[in-house]
Amino acid sequence: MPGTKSMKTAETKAKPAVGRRLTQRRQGVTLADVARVADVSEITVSRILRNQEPIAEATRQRVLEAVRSVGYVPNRLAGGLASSGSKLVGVVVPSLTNIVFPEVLEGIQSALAGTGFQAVIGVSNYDLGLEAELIASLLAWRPEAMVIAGLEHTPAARSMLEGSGVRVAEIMEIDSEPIDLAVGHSHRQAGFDTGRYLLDKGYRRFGYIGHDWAADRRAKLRHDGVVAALGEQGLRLVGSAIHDGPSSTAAGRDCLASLRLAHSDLDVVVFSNDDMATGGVFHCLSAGIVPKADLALFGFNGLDIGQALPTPLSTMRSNRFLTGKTAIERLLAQRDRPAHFEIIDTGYQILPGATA
Amino acid sequence: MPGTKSMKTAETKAKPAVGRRLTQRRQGVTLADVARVADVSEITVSRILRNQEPIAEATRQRVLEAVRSVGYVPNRLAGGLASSGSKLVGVVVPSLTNIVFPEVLEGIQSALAGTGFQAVIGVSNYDLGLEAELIASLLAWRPEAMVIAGLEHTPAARSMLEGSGVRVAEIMEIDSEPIDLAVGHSHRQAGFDTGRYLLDKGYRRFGYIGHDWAADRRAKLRHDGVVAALGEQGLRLVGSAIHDGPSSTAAGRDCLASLRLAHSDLDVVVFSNDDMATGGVFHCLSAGIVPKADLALFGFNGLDIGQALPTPLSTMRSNRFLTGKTAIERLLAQRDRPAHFEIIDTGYQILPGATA
DNA sequence: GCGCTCTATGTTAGCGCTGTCATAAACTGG
DNA sequence: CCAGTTTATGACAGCGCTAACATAGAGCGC
Repeated sequence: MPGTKSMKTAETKAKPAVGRRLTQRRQGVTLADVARVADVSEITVSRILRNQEPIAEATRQRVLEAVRSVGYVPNRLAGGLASSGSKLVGVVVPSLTNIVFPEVLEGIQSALAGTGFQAVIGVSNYDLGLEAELIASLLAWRPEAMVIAGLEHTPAARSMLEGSGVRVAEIMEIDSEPIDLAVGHSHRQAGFDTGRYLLDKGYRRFGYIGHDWAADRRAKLRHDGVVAALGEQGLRLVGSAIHDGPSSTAAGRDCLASLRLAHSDLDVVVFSNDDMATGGVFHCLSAGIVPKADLALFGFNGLDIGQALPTPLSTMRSNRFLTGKTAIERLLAQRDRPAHFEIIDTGYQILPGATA
Repeated sequence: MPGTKSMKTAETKAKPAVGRRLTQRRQGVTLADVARVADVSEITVSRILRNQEPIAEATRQRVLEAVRSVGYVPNRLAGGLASSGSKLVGVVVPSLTNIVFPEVLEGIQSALAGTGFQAVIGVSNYDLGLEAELIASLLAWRPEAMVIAGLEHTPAARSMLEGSGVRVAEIMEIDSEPIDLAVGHSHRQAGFDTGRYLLDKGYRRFGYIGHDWAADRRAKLRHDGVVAALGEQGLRLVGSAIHDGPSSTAAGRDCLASLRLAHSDLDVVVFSNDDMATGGVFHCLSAGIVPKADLALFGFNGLDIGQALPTPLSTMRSNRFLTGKTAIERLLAQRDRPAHFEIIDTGYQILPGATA
């Protein structure tokens, strides 16, 4: 190790001592090394690596060869700092175990592919306080855009997002006003349409099976929509069962079993989502109940699993992949936050299925 | 736009104008601003924000108040560059639609929670070339550790990882030698154990239903293990069906239908995973086949959905969450790459279920 | 060849932090 | 009460890169 502290005399700075990559510390090869090997200046290497014009073809080849030979990997921390452009997108989702969120992430990744942008992902666990912390630490990376699931945040989170100046997409929900951009669909309207659809089919005795509303407020919105549709006809839910915890197939199965015990005269049950509804179908299969003929079942999301069931689930398809993809595309298309917020409805479609 | 080409006269260079932040970019509050408000030096603010001793309580309060009042958000790009420590972990998974990967990510996130580390995630789409590119761009963020699903990489990817000096965990597979750390279980052994388990139960006429091996080489390892177990008894697969594409419930259902057409005399079918096997159960339900009594079915992964079926799936549980969590814990516990690689077996357990 | 344009490359000055060492007070204790 | 410590804070020099401007040639019309 050169430069020990005991040296006092002589020129301690006898030249930057740029003797190639000697021991190649854990840190290592920098632009300067490449520049030296290719015998050009650093900025030329930088330009070539960023495909900036104009560059002579011969120089480009020489530099790229040098890059290869020294095994240079750019340092984006330095690059981002120097250019104040991180090529990073911050993403916050409440969970990864509910498959809809990975699907949104796939959409995000697909829109990011080839753009040079990278996603930094945080999982909030349906906890708005944690969400706020995540937002703070993601903003510390100076992302060029943020994507957050949901429209509900702590005041602190909201003001950080507003104050950051970066573009923000709030996704999967458009039932209230976003900071900047909302992409998704109305859950209340989806619930309402579900109710109308089932009423039109002649169902009158509605049951509802749901899961933790505190965590999943979009599920509550859908529930409220169903209730509103019933209300228009002077009807109400005959009975309901709420699972205290995240949605799951097992929870749906158990809830339907207990709801049927309490209310044997239901003619349709609306579930908070397809996971729960699939569990409902399983209960029917076990208990010898024929879906639709004996009891209609309706889900939400349009997951593959529901459509692969022996009796495909009647449900509503939401467009998760499209939502993620659209959010990123919009955000990257216009990098400055617009004067007024925008809402993009990615819609939903009823999948008739065979259970309602 | 200032500086049009038609300008020819006058001093275009009206002074270097190095005076302070001139046009004042969109960027904003820095440490210096906080320092000014709190009337301390920047380094003091920095120390307080990183909980570095020693700091007088009064100063701390004053500074934190200043931070709040100006709405300061640290710039981690600058911090990382200055300290050459990014507090970032790079993660590469092949997919997010197969629920096992989000589950691993949950494990990773859980181990990261509270450490100040952040995950940057890339999805390789089962493409090793893309994986190599992702690794390169993740390394550009100078992560302090990398987690990659699988042990198979392009030579370029492998040498980048080796050369980077950062710790690397290759997860979900331990069937060959890792670069640094492998966390997961042996898929070949799992397949072998599956075969033995079913042979012990008296099954002899084995069918196999799988999906795209080119993409999912772990599925192939399990298949090979099953075949090896059969081989020990002088047996072979009676028939098999391979779905050309990713695993899904629908594919499993269709494959079982066609496999049964070709081979009506099977007594057990091993599926490449639970998604496929769940589809198999659905086919049975539709076709009036009684699982186990008429035909045994066996999956892999131990997904919740399989256990919630009317006839819980006989399968093998792999510990995805634990795998992700363990990988991160190990990586963060020792930051220097050890001299020799290490392998941690997170194991698997047979879930007897009711289909075999 | 003279001015003029291009094209290709270089020089300089930071980006916003933190490591390192230096320094100023505030305490010891004999 | 003064050297010796401890505690609290600051000055300064980069980290590795890029924006902005500067410059050296090459090519060109006349």
